[in-house]
Amino acid sequence: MFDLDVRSRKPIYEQLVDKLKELIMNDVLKVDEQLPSVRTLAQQLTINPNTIQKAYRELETQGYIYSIKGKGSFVNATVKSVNTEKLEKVKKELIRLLTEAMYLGVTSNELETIISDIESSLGGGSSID
Amino acid sequence: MFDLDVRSRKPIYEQLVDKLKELIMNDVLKVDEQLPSVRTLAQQLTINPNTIQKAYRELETQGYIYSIKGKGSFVNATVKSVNTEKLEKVKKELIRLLTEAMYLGVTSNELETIISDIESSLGGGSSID
DNA sequence: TTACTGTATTATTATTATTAGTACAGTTTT
DNA sequence: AAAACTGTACTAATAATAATAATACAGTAA
Repeated sequence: MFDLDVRSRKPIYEQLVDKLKELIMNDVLKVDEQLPSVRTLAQQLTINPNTIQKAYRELETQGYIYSIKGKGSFVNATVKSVNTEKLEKVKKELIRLLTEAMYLGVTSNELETIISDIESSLGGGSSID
Repeated sequence: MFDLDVRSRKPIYEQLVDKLKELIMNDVLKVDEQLPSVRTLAQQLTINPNTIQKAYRELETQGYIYSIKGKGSFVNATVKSVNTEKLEKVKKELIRLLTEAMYLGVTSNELETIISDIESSLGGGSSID
């Protein structure tokens, strides 16, 4: 279910955050559905429970899930209010354009620079950097 | 001339690589023009010369510059063969689309995931990761 | 009570970018 | 020839941080 790259520059917990967001947004994990417990998921992925907890905490901060001590962590309903349809269109267009750009020689580093520029110009609130 | 972010996840030397590529591609640094020496630039940016050297070595590996011991480092002509006009158009379109995507809630992490996906599907030869 | 949940804390390990210092080789200028 | 530049190479130390390890505590459910 999760394919993590331990040697990526992106920390494992952030990869987890991204992956879980994706699962939530694609309704693989449905609203109010319980996520695997920190210990269970840690065992499945053979990584430390603290790393899972860090990801869950981040997801909760960003409003994607809510956690109840003793019960578990669950998918939050509020985030689903985003216009997912339009978002999907943009994503597809984005993939097309990114592909073209990279064929033209734009490197991923340059793209990340562009992204971080845009991010800071937007106020930079949503990233966890 | 250079604005480096020492607390970025992206290492300083990679930021330098990106910045210098940009200057080369935009003809701010022209073909066969000499780049500042590793020691000079290090002093200007108040960072270690080794960091500059690492960036220069990377740029040389990627064919953007060539270095001659005792003389200096210079902009390579070969990389300028790219269709810069079309590239600029794509970049502008990209910025517009990326901005829209991030307004819709796509995080930079998600974008980087998309990029790395595309990168590996293209064969992934150009990145320095 | 037992066995789950989330949460918190401290210490340790591992990785990696960066710095620091030094040395050597080649070029240019005086 | 000498001085002052260039790039290059190498080792060691430092700093930052992700991840692990090991507990402990608190709430829930069987």
